Amino acid sequence: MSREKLSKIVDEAINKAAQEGKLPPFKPPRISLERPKRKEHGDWATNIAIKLASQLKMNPHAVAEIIASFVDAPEDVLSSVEVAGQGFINFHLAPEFLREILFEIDERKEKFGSSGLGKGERVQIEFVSANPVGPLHIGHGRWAAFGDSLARVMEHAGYNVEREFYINDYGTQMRNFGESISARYLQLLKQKVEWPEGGYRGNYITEIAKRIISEHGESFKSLSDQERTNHFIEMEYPLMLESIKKTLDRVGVHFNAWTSERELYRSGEVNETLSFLEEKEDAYRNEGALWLRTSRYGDEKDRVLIRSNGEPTYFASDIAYHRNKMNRGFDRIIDIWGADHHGYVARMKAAMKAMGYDPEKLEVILGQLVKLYRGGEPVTMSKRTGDLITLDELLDEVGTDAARYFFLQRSNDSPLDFDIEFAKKESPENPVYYVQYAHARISSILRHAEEKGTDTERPSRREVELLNSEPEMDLMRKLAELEELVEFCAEKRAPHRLTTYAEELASSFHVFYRDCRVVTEDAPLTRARLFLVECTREVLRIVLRLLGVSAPERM
RNA sequence: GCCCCCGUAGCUCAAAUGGAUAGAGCGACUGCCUUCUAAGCAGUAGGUUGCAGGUUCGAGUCCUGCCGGGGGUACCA
Repeated sequence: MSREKLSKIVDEAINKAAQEGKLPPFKPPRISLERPKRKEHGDWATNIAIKLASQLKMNPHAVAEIIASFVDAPEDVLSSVEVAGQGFINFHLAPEFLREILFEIDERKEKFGSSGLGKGERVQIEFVSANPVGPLHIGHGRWAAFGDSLARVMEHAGYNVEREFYINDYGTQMRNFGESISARYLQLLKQKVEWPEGGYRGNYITEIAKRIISEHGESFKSLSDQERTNHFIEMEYPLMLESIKKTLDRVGVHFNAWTSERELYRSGEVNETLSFLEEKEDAYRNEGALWLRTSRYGDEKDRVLIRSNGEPTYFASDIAYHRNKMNRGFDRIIDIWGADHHGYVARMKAAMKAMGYDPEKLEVILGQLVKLYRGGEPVTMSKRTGDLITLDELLDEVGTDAARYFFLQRSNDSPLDFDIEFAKKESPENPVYYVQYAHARISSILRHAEEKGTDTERPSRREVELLNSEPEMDLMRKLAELEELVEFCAEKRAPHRLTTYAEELASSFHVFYRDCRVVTEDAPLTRARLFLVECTREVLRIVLRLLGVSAPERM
């Protein structure tokens, strides 16, 4: 029973009651249905009677009784309709109806829970987008996990999703990168150098410099600083990008498209964009710089596009980038940024308007930052300190499954405290194992059945009726929630809710496992329970897949 | 100063257009393995949802003010 169908039934009940004069005339209200927290309140509940009562100046309980008496649904769908509390109407689904979910799962397999909500809308999600000037750190890991799971859940909800990584391979950070390598290179060759302003002090820079010396010796020493820096940038950033890709591979994140900032310059798109803005007089010169009139479009002040020294800002190429994305025909583009870019949102939306695009098509999801601790002591994530905890190191310590699950447990606008020691120590207790264990247990049951040569025929509908105990019904109810959950996670951009569901489903299974032996001498019951268990495994697999976590056969 | 996010059990966090008795995990304590995996199950303890008002039949959720933490407020990215 979907929310939609049930709300139609309630709507009909209200109209019929009104037609027969049991309710005075009223303005038709919006019917809301919710999943009650408490089991005894049924599978669905509506507060419509309470809402109507104040309009009708009637007792809510009485209104509820009238509406409930007009609810017309087959008994094998709704087993009971009750009035409770201050006037809630509670609906209990019939066991026959709940059992149908098993046949649906069996038929749709890995597509179960998917829906047409997204209507094939083309959505692009851009995330991680790290500067290729150093290894990915823990914060990137959080956005990689979040962005990828959001993409997966939106795909399951019927959106056509593309994942994109924007490579910031142009400008200040790249120069800092090259200058840092150059400085380390000269230092290793015993030359005194002034440390570059904004240089990266991370150990990986020293490693790169050492490798350059071992491969090329002192051959770059004689170059001018400028030449050497440029040379090192060109040599090293592609390698850094490769290593970033490898790390993303380890967390199971695969991008469909990689767009390069320098390519936007090379192709002339940045210039085209700026000319376009100048022509429509949204850009103007002042104090030697080129400004965008963002204040005209809702930003608090105007922003610089080209500095007085002639260099474009990051903002300039970012506008060109968003124009590029919009021209690729997406219905919606989602940018996932760290919360430290919050001040940038109004600016980018203003730029969208200036470019003539609907700013509503750009959705920015801000993620609170990850704070890193080691044994209770804060660890800075600055690339400059050299005390850098990389995503690779984290993956080495806690594993991919635990890392992804951990990152996804919290809502994106809640800051994440990540204690390395704690994650390491507690990893065997991590809820991810609880969920995976349910999957492994099911696999074990199925192996056991196979070894015993048990008949694994699909049960008939009559045999499935043997599934009628409390734990069995609860488990089926949980299975039936998946589609609704997927739609919720997709619409609210809240993949973290998948983890809660996964744990609830695992819990329902573990309870079932304790109370109901699957493989027994009773052939029909065994067939029915094996069916239930296989369906549960299918749904666990789907959820784990959406989370990007593996579903082990054994643990 | 102004803008955004957060404040829920000892700890880390959930909680659907505002709903009925605010939930998990970890940690603590008590039981349960001759039977498909005990990485499990059942139970106990733990709360004035930061504070004060307001709206509502009804507030963790919405509004106002305050307190505390974080972030932003660049011709950085």
